[in-house]
Amino acid sequence: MFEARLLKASLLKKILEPIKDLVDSANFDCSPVGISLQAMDSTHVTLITLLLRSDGFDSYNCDRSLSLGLSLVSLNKILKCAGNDDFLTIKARDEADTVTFVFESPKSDRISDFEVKLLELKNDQYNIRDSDYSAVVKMPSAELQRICRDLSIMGENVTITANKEGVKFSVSGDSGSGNITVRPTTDTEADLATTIESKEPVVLSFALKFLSNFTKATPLSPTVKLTISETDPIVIEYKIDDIGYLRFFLAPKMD
Amino acid sequence: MFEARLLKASLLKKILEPIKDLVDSANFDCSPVGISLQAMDSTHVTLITLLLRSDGFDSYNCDRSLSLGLSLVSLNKILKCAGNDDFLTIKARDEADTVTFVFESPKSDRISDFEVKLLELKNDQYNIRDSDYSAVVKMPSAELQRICRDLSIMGENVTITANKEGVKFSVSGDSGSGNITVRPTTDTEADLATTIESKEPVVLSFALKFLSNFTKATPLSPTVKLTISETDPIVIEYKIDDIGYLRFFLAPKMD
DNA sequence: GTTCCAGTTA
DNA sequence: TAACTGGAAC
Repeated sequence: MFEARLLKASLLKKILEPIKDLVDSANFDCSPVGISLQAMDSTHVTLITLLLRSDGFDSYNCDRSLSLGLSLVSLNKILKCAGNDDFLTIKARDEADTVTFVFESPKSDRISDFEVKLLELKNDQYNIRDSDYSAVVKMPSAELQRICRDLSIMGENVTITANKEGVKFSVSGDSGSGNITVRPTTDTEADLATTIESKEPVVLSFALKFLSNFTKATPLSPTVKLTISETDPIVIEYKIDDIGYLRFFLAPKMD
Repeated sequence: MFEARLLKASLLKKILEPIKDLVDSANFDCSPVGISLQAMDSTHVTLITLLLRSDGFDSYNCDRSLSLGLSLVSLNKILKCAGNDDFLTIKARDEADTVTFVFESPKSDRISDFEVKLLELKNDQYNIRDSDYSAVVKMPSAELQRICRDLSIMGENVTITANKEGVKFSVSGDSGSGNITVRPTTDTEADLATTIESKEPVVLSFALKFLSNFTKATPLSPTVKLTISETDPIVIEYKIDDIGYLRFFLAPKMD
């Protein structure tokens, strides 16, 4: 028997938002540790990983690990049926071929439950090695979102140049070119500080389309962490309050 | 080399707002005197002139005059990438076929630059003679904006009747007709005073569509000056704080 | 292309 | 606080 309860159904909504356009269906792997997900988009360009630790749930019971294969389209439809502040309980019986989502309004005057058929998805586990980063940038997530939106007006690819002094996002297109440079903030105590740990300068290009999509995760966290490495995909991480993270891996564009 | 710096990128945003819907592209003529622009709308009904004197800039360097032909659509897109309080530096090298717009956040933790390709536009210079006015009206710009908006609900043309006693804006349409009369204020020392210099009574009609568009310049100045003449287009002038003006010329409708 | 939502401004 | 505008979703 698996049963997990969240006080905010909207959290799952926010998680689905940036991934539903990239991935049709995915396994939610439930274990005593928590719920995790690994999925690649249909074009196999980006990898998405999600972790929701068991201790971050309002209650969490998982006797045996199980994989809940779900259509994200269906899941998203179901989540649209949740009220803004509804509680969410996810239930699955061992060996069952369905999972149940129960929404409760805070005043308990409205309870809905949706039972969804599980999909048999093959469980690809991707080996993610801890990359030897060239630069790690922490910055306000809204700023990254703004940068992606602004640069999108001029072109389809962004070149990220990171060194100790700052991170430069560059785009070029038919009508011209643009660069946005972010420098580390000096008041490091601020929650929204921009910080850069740079081991070595690095220059890489990425498809703005994907980055813009990732930034739909902005509501999950006020800050975002970019881990940039010459040899590995860039990692865009949104911490999720007290419970885990959502990470996006994107391979650079080769010239 | 041309380089001009404004402490408020938003000033250029406000200037673009009323002209971008009238003109697709225009030459920004840069000289030691400042930046000027003359452009007619695509239907050749209105003429727009802009002057930004060099001494109104935070810094201004212009060795040789040059014309920067810009797509106002592109320029407007770029200005959308500026932060609210960003500084703006405009740079162009002599003989270059691009111009660069540099935005700096006040704390300098974010610098963006956009390089735009210049367009080869023919440089029509329009002969604007100082018209022998029948009436010159100075009034609060917000009031003119309100009048144009209000009258637009009833018809497409406004008839302006000006004499020493006041200025009457009249509209008539299928659902009825309306008149708004503005009289000179008696406390002439007020900044927002309405004043009328009238040489002779004058009655002229104009398309409200254009007038309404011009009043998008309202954020540029608390007051607006209307120069009305029986023989020339009406001139709607918005002074721009310490740096210049934006003027709109509109030919009257003939009955 | 149309509608909905959010941010911004008056 | 309300209207408007711009951006995003369907």
